[in-house]
Amino acid sequence: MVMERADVLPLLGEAFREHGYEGASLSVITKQTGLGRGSLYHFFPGGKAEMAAAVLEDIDAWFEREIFAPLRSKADAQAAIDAMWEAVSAYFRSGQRVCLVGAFALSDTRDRFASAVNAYFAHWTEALAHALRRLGHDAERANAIAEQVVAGIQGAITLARARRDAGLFERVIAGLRAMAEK
Amino acid sequence: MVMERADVLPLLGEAFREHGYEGASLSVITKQTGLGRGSLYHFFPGGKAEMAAAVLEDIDAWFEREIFAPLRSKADAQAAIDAMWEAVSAYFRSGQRVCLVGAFALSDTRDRFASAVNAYFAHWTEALAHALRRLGHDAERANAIAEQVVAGIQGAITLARARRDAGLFERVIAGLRAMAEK
DNA sequence: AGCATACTTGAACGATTGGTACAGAGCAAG
DNA sequence: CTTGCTCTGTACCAATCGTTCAAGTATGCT
Repeated sequence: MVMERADVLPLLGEAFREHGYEGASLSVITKQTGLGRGSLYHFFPGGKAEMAAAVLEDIDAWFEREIFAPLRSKADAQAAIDAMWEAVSAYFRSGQRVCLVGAFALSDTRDRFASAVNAYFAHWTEALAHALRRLGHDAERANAIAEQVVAGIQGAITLARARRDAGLFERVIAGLRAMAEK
Repeated sequence: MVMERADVLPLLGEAFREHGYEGASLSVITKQTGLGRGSLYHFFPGGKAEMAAAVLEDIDAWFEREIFAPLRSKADAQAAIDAMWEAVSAYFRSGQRVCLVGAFALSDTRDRFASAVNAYFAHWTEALAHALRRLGHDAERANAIAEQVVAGIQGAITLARARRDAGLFERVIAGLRAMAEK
């Protein structure tokens, strides 16, 4: 089996998720990925910073493809929103899995990846607001709900992880989901 | 001027807030506090772990005194909730200042301070639910709103920091505030 | 004053950090 | 087999990590 750069990204993502940017030392990363330092620096000559940047790009691409694009362009806006909720629950494993972008945003790691962090949430909010408008909400209300929902998802992750309560995550998500309905 | 242990805790808190537990190196901490390594280990013989634990305890005590206790026992429940919103906006500086407990919850630092992290959010949720019940919400609805609100606050911090948008924080808070009304 | 205790300093410790260098393994093409 | 290229493990670097500690200064009590 050949290990390509793309195959390493999810493993890198888990390492950063679990330990944060500073906490994910190269020895942690080599353990997580099963790759030696040589291989890692072959794929990512820029070192840790390039690894994290690549992971963020990979995450953004996934969300763009699976969630944002459907929210913006799918004919059935309600179906796109429903699919978003399914994807969110699955992706974050009911709050057992952290949002890497959100975690980066809370420490000074944000400054290193400011534009990627900002873009991720900007795209999400705008795409959701777009779908909500097509659902019949007026523009102002759509924006307000979108911000509320995207923030609420991040909060649900934080709280569920803090309290180790996956049920809590699902309850908060259900509340947000109700808020977005027309 | 004499520097007491209690005076150091807020400075330590800012260091951990800004850099996270791993990122707050001893040299960062000495710079932030203006105390030498020796002094720090004099006040906190347990080293960094004890510093962080003391900060968490300090934070929990502040919230207990300023927010949780009023929510539980103040005669006017609505006034206690209003005071909570004022305190939240001021304490988190409209989302420019991170919630240390929330930040810890997102990395593996949570495991080190699991009980403090869990207790903080448990107390907050329970105290708020108690006030909401006295406001006239039935028990089930009070619990649901409380979870939604406490999560929402954390999400507002994450999003506001990610997007460097203090206005976003205030808008999300306003939405949560409306949700808690009777 | 003397003495004990509280605090501070800064150098030094071993361990680990992120990063580099490089020789060799593996493989495909000629 | 030779050549060339991608990939990988190991050894190594300077820098920094958290922690310790002997020696110092300040403070307060008798």
